[in-house]
Amino acid sequence: MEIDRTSWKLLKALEENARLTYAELGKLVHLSAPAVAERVRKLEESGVITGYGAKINLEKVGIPITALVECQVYRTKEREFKALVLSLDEVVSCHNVTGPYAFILKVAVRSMSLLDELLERLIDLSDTNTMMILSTPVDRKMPLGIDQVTE
Amino acid sequence: MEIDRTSWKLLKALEENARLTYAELGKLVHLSAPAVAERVRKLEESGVITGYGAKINLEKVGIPITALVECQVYRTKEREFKALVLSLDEVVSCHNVTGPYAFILKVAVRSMSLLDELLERLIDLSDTNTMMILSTPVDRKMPLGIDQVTE
DNA sequence: ATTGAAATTACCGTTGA
DNA sequence: TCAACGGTAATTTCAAT
Repeated sequence: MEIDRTSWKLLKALEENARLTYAELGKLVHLSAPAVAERVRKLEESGVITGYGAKINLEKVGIPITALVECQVYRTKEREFKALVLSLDEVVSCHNVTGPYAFILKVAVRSMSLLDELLERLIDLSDTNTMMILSTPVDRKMPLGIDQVTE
Repeated sequence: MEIDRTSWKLLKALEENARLTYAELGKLVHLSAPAVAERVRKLEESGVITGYGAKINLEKVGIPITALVECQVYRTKEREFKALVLSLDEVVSCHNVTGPYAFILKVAVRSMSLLDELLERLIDLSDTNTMMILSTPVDRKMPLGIDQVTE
């Protein structure tokens, strides 16, 4: 789909705050509310916008510990590993990447002992390297550059 | 804040789809729409829900390449590195972690040549290890377990 | 611009500390 | 007895057309 500067602005605004009304979005891009609604509808239909989600503060719900776990999966255990990862509630994200560590997980847990349990299950199928997340200075879903627009 | 099973269900539902109406949420948890609205309002006020955002498909907007970059920052360049990372549009997330690679970035770019440019800037301030993301089997914001509830 | 739906507000009843 | 929570109904606002 064709993304011009206006749609890019709409995407950035909606990524930051999905509760903006069409009228408010219209003021941002100098368009009428129905015109904005039509653009947003097209972005949704074409799969550019795949949904809307609440942003949750995990610390505030009693899940203060997040870690990145690099997993070098044993050659014969790939299938089993994938199934395990998909079944684990604590796994927040899983990236399959190039390089010796084929999988990078982000996990979120209530306590260190639960992290320990989790790692023991992963260690059966892979060599792991765990990095505790101390802080997250940046966490967006989209690069910011307006120059990235295809036009 | 106190999160019971009902609020946990609301959080999971809203994380997946923030456009659910209070009436629909109410059916999920067997509560009336205003009762749900009141719970959600409290979750927002207490900072459990920090906002609502559109989910964007980066491939569809012409940004098909994402990578994880581990950065072992030179001791004297930490401040400079942080400033650089905050200034880079292509950086989608930045985690400060334990271990020799103090920072793990996720970057999203339009082309390999832009990734190359980006890495060159990072390399001035750190030793980097880049892993291209091939696929992302899991990408949530919240662990799924209802058992994680504090009650 | 008009209609329909959803959010919001106000008000009341129940329960449990 | 009162504080917290949920229900109902009326009003307002927003989105769909």
